[in-house]
Amino acid sequence: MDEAGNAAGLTRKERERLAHRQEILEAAERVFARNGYHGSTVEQIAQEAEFAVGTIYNFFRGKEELYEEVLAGLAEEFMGAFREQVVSQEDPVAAIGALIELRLTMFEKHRGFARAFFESMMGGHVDVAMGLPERMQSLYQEGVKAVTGIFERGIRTGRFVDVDPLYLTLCLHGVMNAFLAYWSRVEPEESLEARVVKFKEMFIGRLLRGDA
Amino acid sequence: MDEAGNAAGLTRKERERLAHRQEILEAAERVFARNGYHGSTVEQIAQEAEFAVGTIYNFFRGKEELYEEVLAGLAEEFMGAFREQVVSQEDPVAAIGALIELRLTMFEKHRGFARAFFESMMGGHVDVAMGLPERMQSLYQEGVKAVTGIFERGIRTGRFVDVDPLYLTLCLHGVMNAFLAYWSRVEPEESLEARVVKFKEMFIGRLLRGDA
Amino acid sequence: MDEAGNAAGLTRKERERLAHRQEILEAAERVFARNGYHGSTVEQIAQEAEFAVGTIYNFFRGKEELYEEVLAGLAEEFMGAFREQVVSQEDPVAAIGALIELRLTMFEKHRGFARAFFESMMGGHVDVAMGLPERMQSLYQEGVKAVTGIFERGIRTGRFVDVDPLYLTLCLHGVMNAFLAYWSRVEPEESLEARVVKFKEMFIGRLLRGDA
Amino acid sequence: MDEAGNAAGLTRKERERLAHRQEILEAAERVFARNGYHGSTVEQIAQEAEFAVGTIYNFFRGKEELYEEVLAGLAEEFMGAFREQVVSQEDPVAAIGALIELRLTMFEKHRGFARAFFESMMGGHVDVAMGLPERMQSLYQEGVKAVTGIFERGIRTGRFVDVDPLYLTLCLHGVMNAFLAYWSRVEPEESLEARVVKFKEMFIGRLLRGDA
DNA sequence: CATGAATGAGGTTTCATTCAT
DNA sequence: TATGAATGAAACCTCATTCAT
Repeated sequence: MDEAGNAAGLTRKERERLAHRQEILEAAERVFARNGYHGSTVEQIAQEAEFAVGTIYNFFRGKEELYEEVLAGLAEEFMGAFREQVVSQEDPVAAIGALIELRLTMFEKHRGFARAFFESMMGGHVDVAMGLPERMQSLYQEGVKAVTGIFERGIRTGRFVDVDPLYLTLCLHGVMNAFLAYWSRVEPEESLEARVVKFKEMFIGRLLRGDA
Repeated sequence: MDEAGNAAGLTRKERERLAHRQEILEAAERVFARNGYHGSTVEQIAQEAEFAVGTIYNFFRGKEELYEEVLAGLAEEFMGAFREQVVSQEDPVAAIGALIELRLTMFEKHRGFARAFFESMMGGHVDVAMGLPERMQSLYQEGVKAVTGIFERGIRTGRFVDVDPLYLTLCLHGVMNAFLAYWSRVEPEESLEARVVKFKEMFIGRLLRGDA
Repeated sequence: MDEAGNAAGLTRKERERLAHRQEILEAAERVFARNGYHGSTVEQIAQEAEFAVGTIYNFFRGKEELYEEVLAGLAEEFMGAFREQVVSQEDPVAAIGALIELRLTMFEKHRGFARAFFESMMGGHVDVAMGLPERMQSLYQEGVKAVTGIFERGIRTGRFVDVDPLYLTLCLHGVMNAFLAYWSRVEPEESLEARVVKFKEMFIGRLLRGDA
Repeated sequence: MDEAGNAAGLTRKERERLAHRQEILEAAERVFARNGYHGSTVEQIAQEAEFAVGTIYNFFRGKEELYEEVLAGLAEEFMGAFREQVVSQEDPVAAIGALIELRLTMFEKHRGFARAFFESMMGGHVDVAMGLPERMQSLYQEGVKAVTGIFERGIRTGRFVDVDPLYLTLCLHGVMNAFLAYWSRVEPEESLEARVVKFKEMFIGRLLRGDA
């Protein structure tokens, strides 16, 4: 049974092709993480992936597309978890807590790629001409909108202090970035879990309306 | 007398050399601001400075040093103003207010260079191999320490809420970055002054102990 | 009887193999016609032929051989018709007329391939290292000899003006090339037939001895 | 005494730069002549010119521009002589004679480059996408128009047979090409001068009105 | 025979840096 | 010091060809 395909209806060859594509992407992530976009060469990526240069070009149109795909993969991984663990939460407080946890966990997992992540997501893109935008931007907007919505709900239900929710979103974003950047320079003393708890306390604590 | 020198005791030649050096640095800042580090060529910088390429190399060891010097110049400009306008303040609340104002003003002034600034200061250096560190890092540490000190004083004197002052420093840093990044993507509707006021209100408001 | 073969004594497999070979050659002609030798890729030819790249290499040693075979095919097609329609003619005037007609018709039929044809036949081979020669050259020589022979006969029988017949051959060749090249740049206004008639008139008219 | 410039008002550096540019062009002509456009590499050209690869790119935007410039140089050389020696002739017969002589001489001088010349000028351009056109095409048109004009005058004054002058132009062009191509394959037995005389006799002889 | 993923040599181009004037 | 032509290492990318399935 299932002689020529699997559950997804893919032939062995197709499955292998996808696997190779994935291996290349993972190798690329590691190399970009080590050297940044400009500092990485396709040759290095090929070696890391244990393929020949030409093979890379059978899967991706060039270095730029490779970079975008790595980024897109991370963004989708993030947004998937975001929708599942954050957006789904009824309670705004729990949602923000989940977001903090997710963000810190993702960072830990892809620590090395953080630089590229920062480079591209923050203020300045790696290369203005490099138009990651499109797919990326819309995901980013979706994220911002969702978080803003959570804050709004929290404010309406009287759980959060009454501050422009977009501002709150930016604050959370910025504060987390600052901490992540700090922790990527100074090896943190505490475990991930401890830091998550502490961060939640600090940020959410400051956020809650303390009236009676 | 002092026919060939000026107040600083420099000969005309020496003064001219310094002036040329400065012109090159300013040209470099503009070019880096437009194209980022990797996107800029020494040729471009030379043209912008109206010198020949070779001349650049009479003043700087190479592109990297040029970049570091630009950055160092900005950092020193910032730290100078920082010491003068922020550190000197007796009142912690006023000091934080001054810091916010300084940061926003500096950003506005060197808006274009923000990308490179972000690239290098945040999360990752432009190029791992590019050890700007040293001078930069120590200035950065000095800044962090000073701001942390201000928060400490504010907490000790009961003006600020009692939160780890290093955390507060990181928060301020991160929130400002988030807003600056936001404003560099979305053209802000309000004037610089208005934004400074608003930001102070929001951040300092949240910071002050409200008792009595 | 002859269950598995046909009139030519070929098995089905053999017939299929030949058919595939022919399909590939025809695809190759179209692709070379569109893009020239250097501008064409084996991949493109494979796609045009609806085979995989590897299959091409089961039939031909490489791109070069493929190109030579296309050329050889055209040359043979031409020479076949040449022997049949031109050489066979008793009357030199009719023979030259038939040659003109054949040349213009062939060109029209393989118009697109003309570029490659010119590239390879005229002045320079596509690639010096690409020794098509051999088969090609001998056919070319055969053609030149045959036409020269026709002119010789025409002169001996007093039908044609007395000019070195090799010269006449080159003239006819050159003039036809010039017109074909011209018509491949400037879309001709008249039909193929009209142009054939006109060209015959012009060239043969000039050729005939007009005495009494 | 002309301390910093020469008659043309160029500094020594400028003159040297021009000289180097010319050397590169000449090297390029030789290499293209040997290997054709696609068969030549910039590396080869650089070696032939005794410069580094990079230097080539300080003078020309790339291989294509280099090729176009070589071609343009030849075309201009030809057209210059054409205007001077052919167009200026009062007598149409002398003009056509001069044209034949010029064409054969130029060919002899740049014999090796003939292939590229044929490739690009005749029927098929080296590469359709390679748009030499513009400068080239207009020169070509100018040439065709001028020659057609000469034939017209010859016909009007009754010196030449009454055939469409554009046809005559194409004929002359084609016949010369055929001979040149022939002579570039088969080493000619006679000297250049002898061939010029013979060709003139043959072509012009056939052209003249023989009436009383 | 058919397939098409993998290969890697080789080509084009860029640009930081040097050095003779 | 100022100049800018020359350098050449190094990057990106293509594509003819092979080979395991």
